[in-house]
Amino acid sequence: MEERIEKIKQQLQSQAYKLTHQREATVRVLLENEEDHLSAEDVFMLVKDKAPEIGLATVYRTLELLSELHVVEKINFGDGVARYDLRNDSTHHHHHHLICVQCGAMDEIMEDWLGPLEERVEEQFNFTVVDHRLDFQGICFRCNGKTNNPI
Amino acid sequence: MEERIEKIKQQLQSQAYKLTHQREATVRVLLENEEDHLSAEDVFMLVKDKAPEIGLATVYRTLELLSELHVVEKINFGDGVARYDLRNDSTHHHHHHLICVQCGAMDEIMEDWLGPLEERVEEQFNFTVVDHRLDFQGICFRCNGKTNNPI
DNA sequence: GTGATTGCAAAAACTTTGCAGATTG
DNA sequence: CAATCTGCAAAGTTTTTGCAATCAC
Repeated sequence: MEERIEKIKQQLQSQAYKLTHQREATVRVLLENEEDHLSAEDVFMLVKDKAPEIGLATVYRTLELLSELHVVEKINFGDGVARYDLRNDSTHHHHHHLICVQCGAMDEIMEDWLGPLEERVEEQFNFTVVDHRLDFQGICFRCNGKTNNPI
Repeated sequence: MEERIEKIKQQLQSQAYKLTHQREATVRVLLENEEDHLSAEDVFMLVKDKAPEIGLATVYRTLELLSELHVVEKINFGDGVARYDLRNDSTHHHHHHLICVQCGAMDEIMEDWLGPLEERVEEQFNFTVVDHRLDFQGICFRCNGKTNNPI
């Protein structure tokens, strides 16, 4: 935990970015809520516990910066809000999403199934993959359990 | 072309939705620009040629409706604008995207590579897939051609 | 006819920007 | 110190909503 913060700090400093209280607090919130997909507003509310003076604009600016540094990934589920995921750089590419169209739940597949497809993209299209994203929409196991659902 | 319009008309009518001039014009625009990923604003501008009196709000409402009927798919490339793709229901699931992080180009893979993965999702997670989305981000063949790119 | 649908304008939701003052290295 | 960074408030974007008038069936 502390070592991950240290690493991100160094990443910032190596690019001559300053390490402000607000930035550190934001990074800590992201680390503490790694499994979630926080919106800027979510992050804002959580950061306020650690740095009550912070403004929403700063949160946006920090998330944008972390995104440029590839510390977080900005993702979008189509609900009109950007969400920010910490990049797990040990695996680099991480998980996929199962989004339930019935109850709105979002589960994750914590594996990367796309290795073979990435190779195929590189060969077939001469496209150098940097990142990917895979979401499935459908009916989750909970809703499937409740009733037979003829979409 | 006309037959596809006919089909969508029936789809609307079967759910007791009325077939207004504006809705038909919107559907025509979507059919005529099937390869593009139009935003609501794009659609609005194009529809105005056919139905000058239309308002932007109606375009949004129509696209939302078509989305519910699974006639179009609402997608989001993370640029803050929702885009709408006609669903090609012969294949049901259609294409994937190659988004170039260098030049911003967006190419498409006009095949569906996810059949096997969908089966896996259904079995392993008891998740009934209705739709999916797969995007790759990276360096496209054009940018790859110009220079060796160490991301 | 009657309920669904529309256009308009106003509001909402999310994000970005300008600027003076505070802070970091 | 100098340049970066922040908070605030204001502005920008995109999308949604309220409502009276209109339209499709």
